[in-house]
Amino acid sequence: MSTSEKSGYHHGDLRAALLSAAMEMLEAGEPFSLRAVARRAGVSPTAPYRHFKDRDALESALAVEGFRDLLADLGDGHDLPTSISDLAEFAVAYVAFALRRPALFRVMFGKPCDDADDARVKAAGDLHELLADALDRVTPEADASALASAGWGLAHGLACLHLDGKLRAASDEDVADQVRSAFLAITSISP
Amino acid sequence: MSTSEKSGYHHGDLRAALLSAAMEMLEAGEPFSLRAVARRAGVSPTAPYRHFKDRDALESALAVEGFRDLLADLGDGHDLPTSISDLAEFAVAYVAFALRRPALFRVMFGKPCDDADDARVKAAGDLHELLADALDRVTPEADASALASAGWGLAHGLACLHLDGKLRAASDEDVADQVRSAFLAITSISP
DNA sequence: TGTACATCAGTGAACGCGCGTTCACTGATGTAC
DNA sequence: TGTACATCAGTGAACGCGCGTTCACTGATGTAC
Repeated sequence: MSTSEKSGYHHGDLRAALLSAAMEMLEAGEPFSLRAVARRAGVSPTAPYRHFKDRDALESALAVEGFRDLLADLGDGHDLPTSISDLAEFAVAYVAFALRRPALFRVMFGKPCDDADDARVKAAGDLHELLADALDRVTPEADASALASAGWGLAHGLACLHLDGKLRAASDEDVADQVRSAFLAITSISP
Repeated sequence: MSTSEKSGYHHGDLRAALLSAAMEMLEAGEPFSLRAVARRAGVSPTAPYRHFKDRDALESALAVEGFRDLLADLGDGHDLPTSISDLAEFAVAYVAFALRRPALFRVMFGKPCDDADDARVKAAGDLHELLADALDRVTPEADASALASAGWGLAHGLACLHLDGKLRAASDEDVADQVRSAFLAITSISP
């Protein structure tokens, strides 16, 4: 919607069409491959190579889009967090994102991102920064970096465990409740 | 070493041989397939079907072994946990396991375990129980279930994030330090 | 305004690949008499 | 103790599959004169 609409090529903006076809397939839980994406976009199997170096490049682009959406989700609805329970809502939103778009979440996080110059690395870094800022705002006295890692880790771990069915839950609301409880429980241990 | 040595079949205990071949391949970071495992075990591509219903069954068996090893790792070295910092060492051991055996960790957690009667489900459940017991021992007044989820989630999330290179670390010791800091930071927020 | 040309997005056939799984088999082991 | 038979672990050829990627191409678009 925001990026590259400048086109008017042979088939319009094929790059965007491929990305949204791929995203639809992920959302539909269909297996993901370059060929399948091309098929769905109504284009020959080799057409994507005009826009993506290889399969990995497409996947990377999807991941970047995923990170952008996740950031938007976290920013959405709530104002800047000012309390622990605001932070708990971050975690709730994070887990909700993972459960709502599981395949995308796996693409974003499923494999090591080795390429140092990859846009994915930057996107993931943005996320970490957002969390660090938020935590710094709430508890400025603490070690912001350690806390940001902890908060991210907690949200991410709960997301993965729920995604993989390792923690049982009856409904989405149930998941949200569990996440909230977990977050509040661990932040209120008396040392 | 402990399970089924009773054999003396045609080729000795092929089931065990296949499992250990597969485990070696995971450990070596080699791509994993039924055929490749058979190849490595020096046996025809179809021989595994005498011992595993299909590829998924092999993977399941590996995951179960992984959970057993992880539980052993957590129990090892430390006595029963009695303090927050004992619990932090649980998290450190958990993350260390994930980094030491990344491919196995991904097999254990990478995909939903839908089969309700699967041995994997039981194995994962054992892990949750262990954590719940430990936390109950340390902070008996709190909501043990929520706390166990939180502790597991935190350890698991940090493991995944480190595994995927989303959190930078210079060395294994550095990772351990980060995990400890994160754990202690989040458990000592003043509400 | 009209023609000649370069560009480059998309085509379609073809490649080699390893995979999971089936099938009818063979041959060693263990059992019954 | 020796023979006849059933069992079943492991074989080897074959299946159909979809994949990622290459290649030489074609044909519409945009540009120069």
